[in-house]
Amino acid sequence: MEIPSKFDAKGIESKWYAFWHKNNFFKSTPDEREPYTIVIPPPNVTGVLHMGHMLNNSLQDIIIRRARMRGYNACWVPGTDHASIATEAKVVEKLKSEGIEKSDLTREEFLNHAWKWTEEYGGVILEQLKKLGCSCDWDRTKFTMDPEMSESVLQVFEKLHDKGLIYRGFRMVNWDPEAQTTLSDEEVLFEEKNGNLYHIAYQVVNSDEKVIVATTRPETLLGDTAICIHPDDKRYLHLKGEKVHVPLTNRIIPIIQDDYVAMDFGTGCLKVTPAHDQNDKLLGEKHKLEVIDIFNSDGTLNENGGDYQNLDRFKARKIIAKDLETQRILIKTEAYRHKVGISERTKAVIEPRLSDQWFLKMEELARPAIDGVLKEKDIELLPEKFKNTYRHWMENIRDWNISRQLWWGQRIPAYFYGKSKKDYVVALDKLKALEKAKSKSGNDSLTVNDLRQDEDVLDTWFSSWLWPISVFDGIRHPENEEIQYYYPTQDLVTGPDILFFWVARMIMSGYAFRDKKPFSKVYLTGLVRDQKGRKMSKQLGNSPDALKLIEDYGADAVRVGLMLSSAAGNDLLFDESLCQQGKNFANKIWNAYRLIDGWEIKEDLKVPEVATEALEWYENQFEKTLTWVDENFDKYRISDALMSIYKLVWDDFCSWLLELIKPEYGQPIDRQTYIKVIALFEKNLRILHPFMPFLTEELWHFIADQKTEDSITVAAWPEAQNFNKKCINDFELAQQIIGGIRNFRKEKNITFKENISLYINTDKSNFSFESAILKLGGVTEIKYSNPPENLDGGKFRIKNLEFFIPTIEAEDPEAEKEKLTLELNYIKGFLASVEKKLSNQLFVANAPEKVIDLEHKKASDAREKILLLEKNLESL
RNA sequence: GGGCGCUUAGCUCAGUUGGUUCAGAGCACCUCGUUUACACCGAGGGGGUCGGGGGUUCGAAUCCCUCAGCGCCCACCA
Repeated sequence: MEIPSKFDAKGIESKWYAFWHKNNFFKSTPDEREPYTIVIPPPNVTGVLHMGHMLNNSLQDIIIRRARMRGYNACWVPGTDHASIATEAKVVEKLKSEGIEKSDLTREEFLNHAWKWTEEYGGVILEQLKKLGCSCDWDRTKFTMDPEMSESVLQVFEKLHDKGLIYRGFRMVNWDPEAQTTLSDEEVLFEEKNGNLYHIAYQVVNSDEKVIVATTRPETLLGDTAICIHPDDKRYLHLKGEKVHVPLTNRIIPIIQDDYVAMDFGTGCLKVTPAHDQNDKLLGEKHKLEVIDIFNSDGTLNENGGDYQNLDRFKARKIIAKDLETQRILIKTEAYRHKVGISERTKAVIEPRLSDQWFLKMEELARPAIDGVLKEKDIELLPEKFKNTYRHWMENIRDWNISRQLWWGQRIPAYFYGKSKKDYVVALDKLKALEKAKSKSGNDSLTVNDLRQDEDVLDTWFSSWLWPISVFDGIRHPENEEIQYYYPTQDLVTGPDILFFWVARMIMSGYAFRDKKPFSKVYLTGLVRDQKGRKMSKQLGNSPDALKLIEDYGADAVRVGLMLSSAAGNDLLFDESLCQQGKNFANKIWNAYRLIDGWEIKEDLKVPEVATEALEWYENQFEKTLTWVDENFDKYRISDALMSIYKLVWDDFCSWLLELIKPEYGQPIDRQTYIKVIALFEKNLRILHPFMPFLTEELWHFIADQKTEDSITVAAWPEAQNFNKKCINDFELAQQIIGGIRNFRKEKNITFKENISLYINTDKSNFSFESAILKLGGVTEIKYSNPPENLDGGKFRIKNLEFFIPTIEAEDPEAEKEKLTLELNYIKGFLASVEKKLSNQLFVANAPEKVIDLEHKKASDAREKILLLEKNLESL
């Protein structure tokens, strides 16, 4: 069969993916083997593949493929997340473009649109993962809104509510006026923004005096119910018990005192708006102040806004500032840079708002999750630096606002039946709710028509925190075979940006609902950045099209490119040239096979010594590398693991082994060597396979005797064997000598076609790889002696060995002299420093014997070399 | 404001508990090469006083202090 000289990834990727799928190589069901389980961080159902997905899914695939090859029952569970707020926002936007407002639709109608959208776009990303080569068990694909997944979520809600951990509270929450929903603290980002500090004069009642208050939000004065001063502030002591007029209104509010006020900030005088600021709310509760809410849910002013009603909050701010200025109430405006809370999703400025929401008490849930990671080391967090972040967050954890004023998501299973806020029950369906309501209220005449289900849905993360359990149906059926077998899972691979959103909460839910960790190791990848170090994002448009990369370079090449650049846990600056490097590597491997495949095999041919020796060396080198690769895998240093395989294949296998055993042009190869080389090549393919699944599968099937229905995906990962260190060291010396010869040839302009002979000033018994030196050095003969006195030629040295190569022309004595003197001076300096060290009593007394011995050896080696150089110099 | 981390060749990074042959790798770079697997290649080569300063030690890229720069996380100073 003719093999093309360039590897073309396009033709083979879909072929092999279909092959794997058809033969169920990725399918997993419980059996007698040990399981190795990974659950995918479910991407948003409407999402498309980006660089971050490529990175962490490549990692997961590498890990799971290796586990599969090592004989584990490997199970990688794929799925998608309904991403409540993100998806709802997309659907709203799409409807808008069709001229439909969400407010024109009923809940049911809207959900129909959302489901249609999900069915249309959902799963696109899963298809893209297949292009990357991801070996998920697709029969297990889950969606967080699948009926049984949702049921698990609701069961958990009920359970936590019955335990008293979920409660309804009237609290200050983060309100997103654009999405018109609350957000958890984690969904709020803080951005530093340019703003103003407005100094506003409040007129003291029955006095000429004015009190100046500094605020960044003048519009909220419409909701002011007090102004506050520090009890020790001498400037304002006389105002104790007085009242002031609220500007632009005819309200009168008290002056209160509280040591919360910082005397040195602004004017030392604070306006208190309990409805719109967390601290003001606390002050308000403490001093029993009235609460005046001035905003509508969309961020416009409500009826409490008086003349400013229906204005947007930012517009109102400008107009009010202007009106204050006109009335000379605004004393001054100074530029002020401060942090503003922004919605993670809509980027709208968050409005602190008081409302009735559902909360989950976290402290109790957090305790085992803290101990599990930090004390018992039940779960390993990698890189370790994240332990600190994790600890800090967990120890200061606050209750989780889990309700959202959205439609897309699991609707909260709470049913109201009476007039009071407290007249509600939590139940999985309406009939059960009715039972509960009847018994709670003591009113037997209640009917389902009296029940009103809470309008809100649950935070997306309230379903994803159950993911490692719910994908195996472990919530609804805690004793089922699957959950018993697959849980706890082994690894979780995800980005550090969702450490709190998701990882920490999964850990809590694992201990809470299974009494066991959800996974043993968490591997937090870095963020993918562009070459300028900026985070890749849609807005910046600096993210390459993931699918186009796969198309241009091939999935294997992209995977290699990503892995080579991603040092454990560090951010990676992505550069497309890395994919080119991956592609080059694929081509290199391809051509290595092409070379071997092209050899003519001849029976009964004697095995050349050089082949025997080279094969023996490579076998040792392979085991050495494999040992190192396994170690790196254990430490999740995937990048290092790949790099050592890269060097093994490119340098050791191609540049050394193949060059050594390659027959002369047109000559056949003996069968024995051929078989060994092929076996070693196949072994290389196996350790490459997790990184480059497509190429390795293709080449693996080229190799004779491979059954067509078999797959490298289930071939055994080689077991690392002990290796002969001496053999490797000896070969290294031979490599250096060959390097010396090549260098000599280059300097002297001796082409490789010209054969040379070589004198070495030592005994033959010191060498193991003479055959290699002969072949790759282009040497016809090695003489183990000093060269005859009058022979012309040149010298080079490696360690304490001297090599002489006879040439037609003698070395230029002056140039040689200069070279030798330079070398001599250097080695003398080196010896001096070693001797100084050795004559230092403190060093000899304190350093370990091993180190001292080494220094002695260095010294004696150096002296030997000096003698040699001096002798050479003399003879010139 | 608090906490954590980073700063080693042009770039991206290794460097295990301070101790071996003047600090390593990949890429990039330079020179040579149309040798019959691969120019998506081969051979060879150059390049860093380990951010600055101070200290501990016989010995520090490696430990301590300090300064500078960068990054991340957390936080209710209007």
